[in-house]
Amino acid sequence: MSRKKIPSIVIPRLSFYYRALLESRGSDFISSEELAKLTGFNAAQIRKDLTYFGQFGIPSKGYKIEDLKQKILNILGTDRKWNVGLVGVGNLGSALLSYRGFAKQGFEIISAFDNDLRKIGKKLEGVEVQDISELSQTVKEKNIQIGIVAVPAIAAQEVINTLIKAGVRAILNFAPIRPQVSNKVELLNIDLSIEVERLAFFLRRGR
Amino acid sequence: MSRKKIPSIVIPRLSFYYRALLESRGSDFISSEELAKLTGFNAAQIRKDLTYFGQFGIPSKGYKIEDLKQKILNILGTDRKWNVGLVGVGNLGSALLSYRGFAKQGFEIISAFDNDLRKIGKKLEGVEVQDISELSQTVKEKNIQIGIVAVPAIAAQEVINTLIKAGVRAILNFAPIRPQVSNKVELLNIDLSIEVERLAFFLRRGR
DNA sequence: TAGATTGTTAATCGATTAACAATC
DNA sequence: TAGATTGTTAATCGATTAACAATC
Repeated sequence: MSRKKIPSIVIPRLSFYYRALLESRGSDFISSEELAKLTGFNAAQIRKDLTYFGQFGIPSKGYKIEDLKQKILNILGTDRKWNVGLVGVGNLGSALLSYRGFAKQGFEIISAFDNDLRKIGKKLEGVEVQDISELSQTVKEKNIQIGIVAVPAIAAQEVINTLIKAGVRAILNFAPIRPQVSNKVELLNIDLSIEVERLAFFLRRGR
Repeated sequence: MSRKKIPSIVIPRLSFYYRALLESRGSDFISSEELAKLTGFNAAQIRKDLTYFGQFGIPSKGYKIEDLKQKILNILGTDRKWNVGLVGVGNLGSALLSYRGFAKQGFEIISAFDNDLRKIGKKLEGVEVQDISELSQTVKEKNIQIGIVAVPAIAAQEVINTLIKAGVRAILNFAPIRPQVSNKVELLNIDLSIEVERLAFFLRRGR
């Protein structure tokens, strides 16, 4: 699509643009200025972000809302289904299993794994918990493309290695470590400890 | 402490430095170069980050590990306890209630709220679920400083308004919206939808 | 003292935004 | 055509990093 490197910070902004578009009815077109008002981002930034992926706008009119929505869906890859595997069915894992938000965007958790014998074989949200030793084979058989890691810190790196070896190229990691992965793999860390420490810093300062 | 404005990106890096320090034994001192190796950050950046808060190092020796750990704990505000209130005791909320990581860092969830009559009055992880109508009063009575919001998107802004009105100055929001708050309040959004869309983007491109 | 490493300045890099010619 | 808004260039801003004098 484009030759210039796309800064990765652009991607979440596209998601926000899309959300704003969902709520903007009443007109067929929207200008970068209007979208800026709705999202809080700068209008020039919005135009620039979009041109990384093509020329979607019409001078003097703006962007056709329906078209732009489709374009963004397509860019983000949320116009199709993705197979997700969940590793670790503790409290957090169970919450993620039942999180409707994933399925709504086409991310379907089709397999779940744990090493706790009391959990293996149980069915949660229609997904049977498998022994973690079956991870590698199942990933291949079911064409799992995204891994969600919700295991304790101590086990996370090994789980991630196994996922990658089995062919997973995108991982959402909730364990509070920074796993080592090759740059062929997209790894996103959601680290609650780090976030609450940010809050504490602010509270300590803010008075 | 310092007059220059501290870029907020520095704060999570401090958390990572601290984690690395926890694991570095064998010597009393550590150089910025060694810490850089351990964390993957640049040594100059580490030194610069630290000098926002003071001059902790000794030329030719490095940083005294124990001292630096204490300093960072103090800067982050994790050397003390914080009272946390959780709003929304669904799957995610329950997972957060039982997440040991919070308590380990001094963040204690002392109250939980929901509007579901079937949940109100129940005890989870030693915390009784209260009616959300009691939120405001309980926040004041128990001196709740941090709010965690794990309610559906539709309810989030109102819950956040109530928290702020009652005196909460730091909020961790899991609802997939960007709430409007005054700049007196620190708001961190953890938005799973946005994150999985980042993964999908990568998968779509990466081949 | 000589050697090592800090704290800090200055250069570099990359992202944001203002400005405007091109275009509908 | 005149007016509006895009796409894009150039200026600005802020964060990262290399370099080095100061210091133990």
